[in-house]
Amino acid sequence: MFQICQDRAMEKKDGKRRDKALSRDQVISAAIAILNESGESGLTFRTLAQRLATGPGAIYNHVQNKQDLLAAAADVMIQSALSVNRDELAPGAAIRAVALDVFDIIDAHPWVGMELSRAPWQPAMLLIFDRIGANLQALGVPDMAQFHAASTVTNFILGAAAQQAAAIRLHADGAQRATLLSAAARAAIHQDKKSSPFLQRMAGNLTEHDDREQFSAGVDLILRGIRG
Amino acid sequence: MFQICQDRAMEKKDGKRRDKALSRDQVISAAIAILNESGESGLTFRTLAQRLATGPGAIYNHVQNKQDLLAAAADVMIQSALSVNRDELAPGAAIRAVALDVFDIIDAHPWVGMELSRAPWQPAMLLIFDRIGANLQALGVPDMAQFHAASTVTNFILGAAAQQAAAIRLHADGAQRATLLSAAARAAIHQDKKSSPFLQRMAGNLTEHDDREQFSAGVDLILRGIRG
DNA sequence: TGACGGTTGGAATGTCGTTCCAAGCATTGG
DNA sequence: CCAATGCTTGGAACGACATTCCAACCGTCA
Repeated sequence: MFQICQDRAMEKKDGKRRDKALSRDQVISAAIAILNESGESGLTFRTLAQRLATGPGAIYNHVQNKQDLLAAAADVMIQSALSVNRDELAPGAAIRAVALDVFDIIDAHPWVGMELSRAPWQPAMLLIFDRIGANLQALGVPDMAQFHAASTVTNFILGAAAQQAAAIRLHADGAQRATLLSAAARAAIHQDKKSSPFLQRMAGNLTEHDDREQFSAGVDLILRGIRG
Repeated sequence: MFQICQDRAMEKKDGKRRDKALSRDQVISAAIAILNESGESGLTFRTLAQRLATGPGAIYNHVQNKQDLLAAAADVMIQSALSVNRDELAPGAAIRAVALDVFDIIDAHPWVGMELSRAPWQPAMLLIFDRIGANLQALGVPDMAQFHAASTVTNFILGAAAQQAAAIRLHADGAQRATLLSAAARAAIHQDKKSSPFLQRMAGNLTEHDDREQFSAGVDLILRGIRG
């Protein structure tokens, strides 16, 4: 299991060179620490080098480029989120649990959601897809329908991830975010009142809804469609 | 209606200054043209200035920053995609038509999908949300359930948009993309064979499936869940 | 006609990802 | 025990980018 090291890397001896060799895991772990503390804008090859007490060039010996680094970091987070054993649950409940595990880690660390939606082909996404699919089999969904069903749930999770990550990035405070969303809706409504009747009726829900509950309801809705 | 101008902006007289004033619409239109030709990486304040026959600084008089520009560009594209009248359709078919309209324009212009998932609070997203919701009302969905249902469909569209945009960006050629996806799946499978049984069973579907059909099936699945 | 507010657009700034390469260490062969 | 080789280090340099700055310029209105 990958262990995220929270403590700062070894201090550089005031001499010339690093005392111990760098490793890919150390680089990724330090990157995750920075991302969790300062968000995606805080992660720079310079800040990362500073935390690792080295220079920017050294990092490229263990990581291909920044995209590779971000993908690996997101993969670690998703794997950790899905490491909870859900085998004792019924298939439907297991799917909901997996989805909520992903939601929760993105809620806590928005950069994971941004990274997932930026590069959905990475192993993290495949892992989610596989977990969903395995439980669909247990749910008794016909073989042919399993692929469509798994894709649908995965796409929904991905969209919610992008939505949630973007919303949190706007404002950490929940109340302010709700205000912002409703303000955006109100602006759209005001722009031409006739062409957005649904937004007007939903103005209250837009300001007061709970994101996690909404997400859970969405999963249930799709599950109902899958069960036919 | 916003008209995308395909032709190049007026050539700068070899004298000193632009002959006619710039406008916000001209800037956005030129940005869309560049994005459609060269993708997101092709849009730079320098390339944009060159096409408009001006300097980078002048653009900032009509646009706040690059995010503002991208949001406005995506908004134009989505509005154009949803301008087709779907009133004659039954509510369920109308929802599917709206979703497929969005899918098609992202399929043709991947940068729209990237931008939507990067900033889902922008007017474009609200427009989609509103169109979906209006048809839910016509579908006879109870008031309370409409919000959850509309959010679910919108999140699914957003996730599929990110997925599709990323896939197309990998390789314009469809066959190569399928190869890449299956290669990624195969790599994940190979990494630990026991923990990805679903991916193994779905290997065939991963390589051969049609994205648009898969998307349409997902919408139908969710619609079935909504109808209860 | 003269002054003024807003527009223009070329230059400059600061930050970033990435590359380069001289200097160091470890490992291997003699 | 030593020298040669190959990989790692990390500071400096490069090129591209978004954004800011400001002097020259224009139309407008007094």
